[in-house]
Amino acid sequence: MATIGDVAREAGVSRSTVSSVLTGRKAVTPQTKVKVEAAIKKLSFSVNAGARALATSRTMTLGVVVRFHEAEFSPALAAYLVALSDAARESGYSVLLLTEPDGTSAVSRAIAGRQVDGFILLNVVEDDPRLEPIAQSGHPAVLVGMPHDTRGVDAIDLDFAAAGRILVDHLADKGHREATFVRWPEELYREGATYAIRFERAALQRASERRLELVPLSGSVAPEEARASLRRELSRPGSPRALLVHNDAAAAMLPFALHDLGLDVPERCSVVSLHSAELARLYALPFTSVESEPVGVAQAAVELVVRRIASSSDPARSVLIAPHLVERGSVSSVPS
Amino acid sequence: MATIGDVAREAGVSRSTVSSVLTGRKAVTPQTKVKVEAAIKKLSFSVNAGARALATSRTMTLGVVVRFHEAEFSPALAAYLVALSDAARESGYSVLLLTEPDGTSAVSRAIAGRQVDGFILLNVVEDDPRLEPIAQSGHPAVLVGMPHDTRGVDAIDLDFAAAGRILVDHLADKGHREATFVRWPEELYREGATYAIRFERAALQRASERRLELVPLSGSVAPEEARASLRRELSRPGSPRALLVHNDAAAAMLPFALHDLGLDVPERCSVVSLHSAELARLYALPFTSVESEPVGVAQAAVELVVRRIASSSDPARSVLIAPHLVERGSVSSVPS
DNA sequence: CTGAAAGCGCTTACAG
DNA sequence: CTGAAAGCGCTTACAG
Repeated sequence: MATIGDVAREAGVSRSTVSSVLTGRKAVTPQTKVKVEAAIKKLSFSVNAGARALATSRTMTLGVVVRFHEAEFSPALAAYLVALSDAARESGYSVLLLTEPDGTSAVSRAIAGRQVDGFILLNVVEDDPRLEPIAQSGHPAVLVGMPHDTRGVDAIDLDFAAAGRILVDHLADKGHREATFVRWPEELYREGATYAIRFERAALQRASERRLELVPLSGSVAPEEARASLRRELSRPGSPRALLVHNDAAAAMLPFALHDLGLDVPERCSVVSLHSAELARLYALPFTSVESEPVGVAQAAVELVVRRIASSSDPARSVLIAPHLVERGSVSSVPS
Repeated sequence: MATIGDVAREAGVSRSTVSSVLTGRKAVTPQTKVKVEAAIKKLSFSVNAGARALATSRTMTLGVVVRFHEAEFSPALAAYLVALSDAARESGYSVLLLTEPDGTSAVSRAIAGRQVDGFILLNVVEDDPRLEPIAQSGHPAVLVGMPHDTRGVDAIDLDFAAAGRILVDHLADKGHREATFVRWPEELYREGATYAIRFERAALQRASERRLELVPLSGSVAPEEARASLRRELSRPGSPRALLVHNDAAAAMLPFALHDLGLDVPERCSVVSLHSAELARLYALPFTSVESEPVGVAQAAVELVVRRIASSSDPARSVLIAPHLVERGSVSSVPS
């Protein structure tokens, strides 16, 4: 493989001059620029990313820190990873995948080895331990997820609170007065899954404002259990004729449960749901819903961390992506 | 951050000596080794991966080339990515995610920038264009997928042919004489999806040997369509009472379709299926099946490419992972 | 505008 | 066993 020296020789200039046209940071005469570019093409030269990184202290690589959680590991992850990598590339960055079960040590090692310029932390929870090495080293990073205390780190997420309000409003607007709130498993809230907590709080508050009674049902993330539990609830005498679902497993199994009981949507049962876009696609979920926005979130996340790398002194930002309702006619109008 | 020079000064030795204890490639007196290690710990020194890469021409990074295909993009991808990254780390490698839609240029750019020591090509098809820059540059690589012509590159995959035979045998052993073969969409075979082709060929051949008549049904990958098409087929008068499924969308929707028609499994309809492990988990698929082996495949893939990096002259290997049947009682015995 | 020199943080022959 | 020197392939002040 050709080096910058080969190009310099071929073009009859110095290595610094070649470097100048490469980086574009220094003025170069049009003539010499042409010569250099010809040499580059002739030798099909390409700059050695590692060498450049050593010289500039910039790896042009982002570390994406995956937090694997059995209860959440969903089809959504791949969509985020691909979207992040695509967005990073657009900005000239590569993506290093960090999947170590101990996310803290994954971050620490990447910092120690100076492998990345910044981090994208996926699936951030309250008091996420991965924040520790980040906050300590002051390394550029962005959280995907919105904990109460971001510790001065940029953060981004879908606006789950707004999503909760939108879905509650939709039920209330159609005249519903009560609904079963199908939640994630209790442990997920305890573990601080920020999206679950934010959604729940906003939904409950808005529901009380709109006089919609929400009956909580803690769901499972095991498909079979989710299905059984939905079936139990739906066949319970006096159970609400509407469902507000925030639980991917339940959303996926709900069509089965409804089927089991012969409940037509929306005639006999109304449904609104918040779930991952990928889930909706895979299962062809027929519910009026708010869906995750992997591409929008990924692009904004990359933007934030790239900006942070450029200027570490900017004040930290917390960005919420506005959710939007996908109307699929799964809510009936209740005559008042 | 401390450098090797800082450590050398702290320990009162030369940088070469520090390097020797770091790499372990040269003998060092126990005493000096202790001194150096103390200094390393005191300064919490860690070697700069980029600098080492420049000096050794080894990046210790693997490029994972994702081929995004609308029809196949499934929950399976994340499982492979995580498993690959985990396996790589075990071997001391990091993983760079390459998601460029044009996989060829992704590979070329990673080679040009000398960003990786080797590649793992996911979801390889017949005449995969990504093979071109690999074959040309002689870069270490492993194909996940088994094209006819691997062009001298190592390859690994689940043994889809064996899987086809296992499933056909299972039906035949239970006395079935005919079954609907739910296939992938036609285009997938045309595009050279090697797993689809290998499965089909072996299943057809074994079926003819076992006198099991297979009635092909080309499935869709759109869930709604898959469901409708299954319903049509199952309600067609005289349609077989057994299904051999190789199509993730169809496998996912099959429980719905069976439900729609009130067909109990295995009493009124027998089912065997080959699908991704992740799909089975997400949908709690209740079918006797052969499932993909993301962890096994990923580990073997990393092993192969790491071996190849170490010794480029070894003859190329094609490794098939033996599939195994997960019995879930979805096949009835037919009295002969 | 161009180039010689130094430096980024390592490793690796090569002497001693 | 240890160290001085050269080198990996770049970039970046600094002179000119």
